[in-house]
Amino acid sequence: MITTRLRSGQLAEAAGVNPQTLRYYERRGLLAEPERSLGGHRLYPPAAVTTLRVIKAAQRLGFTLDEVADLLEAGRLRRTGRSDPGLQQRAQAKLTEVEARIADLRAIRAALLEAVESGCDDLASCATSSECPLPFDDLAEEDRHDRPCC
Amino acid sequence: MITTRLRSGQLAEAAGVNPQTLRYYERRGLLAEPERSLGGHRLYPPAAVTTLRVIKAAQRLGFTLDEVADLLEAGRLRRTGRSDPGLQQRAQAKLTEVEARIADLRAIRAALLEAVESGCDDLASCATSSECPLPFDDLAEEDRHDRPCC
DNA sequence: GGTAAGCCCGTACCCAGGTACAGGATGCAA
DNA sequence: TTGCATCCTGTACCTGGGTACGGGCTTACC
Repeated sequence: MITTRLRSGQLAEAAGVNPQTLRYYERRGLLAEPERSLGGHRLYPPAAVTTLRVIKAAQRLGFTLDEVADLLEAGRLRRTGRSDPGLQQRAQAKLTEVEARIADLRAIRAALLEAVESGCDDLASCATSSECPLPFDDLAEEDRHDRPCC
Repeated sequence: MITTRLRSGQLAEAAGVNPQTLRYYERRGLLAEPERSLGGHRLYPPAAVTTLRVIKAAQRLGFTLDEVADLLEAGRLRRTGRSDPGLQQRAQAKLTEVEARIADLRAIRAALLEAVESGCDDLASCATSSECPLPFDDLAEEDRHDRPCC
């Protein structure tokens, strides 16, 4: 079993993050406190690269750092045999959120398209027109296809 | 012509924002400096409610406050006859951004779905499996449909 | 064993987009 | 005209996700 260890700079480099970010994640409970050299330098196992990629991926999945910390903790609990609602439910919840966000963006896209296609060129004037397609009150409620305004 | 004026609290109430936010927007150049009473209290024209709704809508359209300030300024220039790249081009640019973000979220949704359906229950373990469906490296590059892992 | 690169720690700072507070002045109704 | 709600100003603080700085110690290589 190879037990190479990475110094913080190497890990940061390998994972494509700022070295300071490692300490930050450690403080936030996202990254376990690693071994230390006799002189006090952090020595990370290579698996830490994976952990960092997981963190970055989870962030892209829309989880906040606190949520990611929870998810990682949940994984640890699960591996040690304790039960936990786990990733399943959280992923499901996040999925709902993501889908809402997509619907949101679709409405926004529709509004922008409408603004572009109808030649709307001034938000402030547009907003005062009763025929304005931009749903100022309830953007992202639902796609709407009214007539161009402005 | 009715020239009712709104006091800041009334405007904030009508627009559904914090009164402090009005001053903040004024500082940021989003809200024109309103008339003042003799005693120095702000007196807003009713149209300010619309402006605020425009600001909020534009934020939901994905514009930052600086961009919104630009858009409103562009509208003012246009109304006073000066030419300006205007809303058109910016909306088009923002449209491209929004579409990219939607594609992003779709990939994220696919990954979450996969995580839920495949019974993946531990991000950290999952990431070390070569069959993991979660695209840790390039999440949001493109939808991918590999086999479940974990 | 010298020297430079790298790392340690605590602390401060950055960005957006606000929100809160203190201490005083104003507005309005009874 | 009194009393209280509202508003004024400047300044400080907040969340989230980091990033930078300074002074000093460690590690690695020649």
